[in-house]
Amino acid sequence: MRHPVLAELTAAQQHEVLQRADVIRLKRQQPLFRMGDPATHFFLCRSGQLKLYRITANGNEKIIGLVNPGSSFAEAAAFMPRRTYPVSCTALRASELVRFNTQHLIGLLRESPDSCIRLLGVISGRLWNRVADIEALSLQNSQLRIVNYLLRLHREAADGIIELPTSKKYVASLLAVQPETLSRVLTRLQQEAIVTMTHRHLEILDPARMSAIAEGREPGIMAQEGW
Amino acid sequence: MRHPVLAELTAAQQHEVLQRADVIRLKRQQPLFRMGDPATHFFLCRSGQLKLYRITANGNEKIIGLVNPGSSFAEAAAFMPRRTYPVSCTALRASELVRFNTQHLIGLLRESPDSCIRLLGVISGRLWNRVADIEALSLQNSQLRIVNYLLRLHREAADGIIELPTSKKYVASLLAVQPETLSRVLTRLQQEAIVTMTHRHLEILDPARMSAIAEGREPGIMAQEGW
DNA sequence: CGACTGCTTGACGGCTCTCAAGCTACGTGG
DNA sequence: CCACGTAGCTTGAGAGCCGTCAAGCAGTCG
Repeated sequence: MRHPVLAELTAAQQHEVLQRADVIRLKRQQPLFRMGDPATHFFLCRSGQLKLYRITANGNEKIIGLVNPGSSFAEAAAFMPRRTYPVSCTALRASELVRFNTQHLIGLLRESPDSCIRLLGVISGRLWNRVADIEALSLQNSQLRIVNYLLRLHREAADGIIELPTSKKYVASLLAVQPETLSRVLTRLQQEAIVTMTHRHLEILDPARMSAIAEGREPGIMAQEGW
Repeated sequence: MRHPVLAELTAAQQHEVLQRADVIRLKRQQPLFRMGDPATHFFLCRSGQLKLYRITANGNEKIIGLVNPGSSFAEAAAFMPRRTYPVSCTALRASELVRFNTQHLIGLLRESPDSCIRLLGVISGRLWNRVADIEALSLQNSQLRIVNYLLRLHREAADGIIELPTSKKYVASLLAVQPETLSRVLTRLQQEAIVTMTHRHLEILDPARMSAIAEGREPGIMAQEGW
């Protein structure tokens, strides 16, 4: 029971939660829920990968977030204005999920203030991330968003080797750029010997220059001869 | 005590909260807190207006939200990863606020699960709004963001008359466009006899056409002769 | 009256999207 | 084993949205 909220429950409560929970298996590209659906459950990802996204009438898609093993998602949906999911969710790979009933969760929260406060922490953290996303979309161009994203992956990786979490097509959607634009920036970063790349495998050769670009100390690499 | 969270407290608790709360007065352009400051308090706006915003090193500013009388803000800051404010806050007009201690709030929440769940509702609603903002920034061009914003004001106004909540400069920042771009779209909407405008005063003459543009049923008004 | 802020309008340029073609990797079936 | 289709990715050409820079006007406050 690694979930930060459920961890606060008593042993008896945890047992009851697990009894009510069930396991869901999704194939690649199989949808789990769509934006607007009644928020009856929240989930914990045990394996695979999912995307949380919004999609327009003409098929344009923006990935709001990726879900990887060990992460829970959609806890906040139960408290949304109309108790519906604010995004759609589809499996990017074959995935195994644990499914929890939201009404049951709310009942437990009434009896466990500590869990409730934990959940506030989880959701507030999500809110913080979304605000950071808004800042990036509003104040940074595509090149900066990409560079900052790679730097974040770099920090989280610790060993200096970056593995893109999903295909470049979806990474592009996460960063709100077209796949072509992502491709061009990555080739340019290689031409400048700032990174090397083979498939989803990235390595930052020149972190100093990378940070200089991210912080605006360097003019940026696309504004040169012929671009 | 109109605050949705505090309303759930017992009379004795409310009395204690009010005793601990104090009133803050801000002049125009006076900052309340900056992003990264320790989140010691949250607030209720009684009069005036404030902006919640992020700002870059070179002075570029994105308004995340406006605070108007009757609204509370920064409740979630106490639960943020590092217990710091995720945005900066400055008064746009002379304002009067009630200031509450966050640690005190957390103590009360431990004793009032209903308040805690109410607060989850408030913060989840904010999260929903931020996700909607991300979608707008990622999937809509500036004209669509402006038109949708006006339509939202139109729906909320009910009497068909729109009053921009703040100066066009700040409305532009809220919509993540430059003031010049906002101005051009608004003049074009007037040329097409879709709206009339005098200062911050707007009226939608042709709601049908406005909605048609918003939903992509009409090609948009900037893509014509000479633009 | 003068300074200042908010707003508008014009000219220009560039970032990034769109459209299109081609390439590689991979899996399927003959 | 090879032919083939598909999906992901790259590369190029072109266009357009929108940001930047600049000038000018209007309203406000001293």
